[in-house]
Amino acid sequence: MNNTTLAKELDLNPATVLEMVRKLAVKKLVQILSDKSIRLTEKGEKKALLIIRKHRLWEVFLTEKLQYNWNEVHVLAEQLEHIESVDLVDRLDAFLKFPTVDPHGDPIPDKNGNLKIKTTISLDKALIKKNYTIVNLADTNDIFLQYLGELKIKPGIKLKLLNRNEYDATVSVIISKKTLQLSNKVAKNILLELVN
Amino acid sequence: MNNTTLAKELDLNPATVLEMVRKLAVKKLVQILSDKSIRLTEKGEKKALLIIRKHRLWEVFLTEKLQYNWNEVHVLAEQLEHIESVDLVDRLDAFLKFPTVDPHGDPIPDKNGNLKIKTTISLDKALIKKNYTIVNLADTNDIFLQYLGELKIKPGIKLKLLNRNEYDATVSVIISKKTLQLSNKVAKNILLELVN
DNA sequence: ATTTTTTATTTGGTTAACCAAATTTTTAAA
DNA sequence: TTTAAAAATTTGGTTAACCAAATAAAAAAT
Repeated sequence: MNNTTLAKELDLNPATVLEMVRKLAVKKLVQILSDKSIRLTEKGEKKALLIIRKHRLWEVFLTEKLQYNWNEVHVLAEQLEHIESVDLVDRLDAFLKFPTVDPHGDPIPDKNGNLKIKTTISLDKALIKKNYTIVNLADTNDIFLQYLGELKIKPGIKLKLLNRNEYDATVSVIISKKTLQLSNKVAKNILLELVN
Repeated sequence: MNNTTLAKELDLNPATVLEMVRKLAVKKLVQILSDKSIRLTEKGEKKALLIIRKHRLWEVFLTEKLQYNWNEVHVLAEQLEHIESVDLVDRLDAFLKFPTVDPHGDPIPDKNGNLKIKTTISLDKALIKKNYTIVNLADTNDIFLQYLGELKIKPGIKLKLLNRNEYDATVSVIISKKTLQLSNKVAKNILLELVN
């Protein structure tokens, strides 16, 4: 990761980013390598993971308890993740019955900042006639998520891949007993786990 | 309310408070009267009430859903009240089944910022042999709240006043079939509502 | 190996939120 | 009504988070 890219991503001036990165370096949260690229230290990574934990737990709360749509929760969770209290997060975790993934299917780090990543295949590369569970979505684009919402496609849902069109790589899948056609673009962004 | 008092309450320099108050005046949230005292405008009052609403709803959430003790929730709720989303608050309200009071017994304003205040009597002035419900506690001191916690005294609990000692105004009350002696100081801070 | 382009860094600002100390105004007391 | 005390205000700072423009350094292209 380099300064300019970061600046663009955060929509900040590179001078600002440089200043910030230096402060983070003083706090030993990031390391500035000899080629001037930036990376998290172990300490920084852990802190980041604990913030991700908060974020994702609040997302679960918002969807499961407050009936939010999974594509609406990100902005709110960005606010909630700033709440400073380890204890609160752990209680929230317990209240939500220790969920392992957020509403998008992304794994939730545990209280030590460890997260277990599932090995997934995207639907466009999945095997014909096999059963899968949707575990995640690779694109967070709103229109995409909304489209999936209409089709009732979300993490946790099971599907079977029927066939893949030779010409345009459109896939046919069975989801809750109905057959659906999904474009290759969509299929690429649906991540699956094989059902044993 | 005057500047110096406010400054002490907020633990800020009077110069800072003056600056802030002026900014709030520009936003028409406070009014600076001719004698230089400060008061909320209607707009300011409504905004304040909506923040109180958030604060108290989060307090209910923390105690009822995350099993926090009612004397631990204030600090956390102060953080949570900064979350900016009217919709979120309304959903939280619904999720909590539209509570009317917070864990301390203070009323929760509705979504328009209206709150209905109960007329209460403090236990030290209550009538002998009458049945009351505890609706609120006038002191937020930690030791006081902890003491009450040990005695299982909290808003919602019913009690009957048996008698008041002539000498030191200690009161005898029955709470869940047990007789308790409470000092005048304590009695003064327990607010009651007559049970019809 | 130069030149061009991209990236990093420095420099000199701004604004918001704060403060301490000095000064002015108001209020209360003598 | 003059004086003492308290409160309000002004003045001149600081720090943190930002920026734009200039310069330096590194990488890529010729």
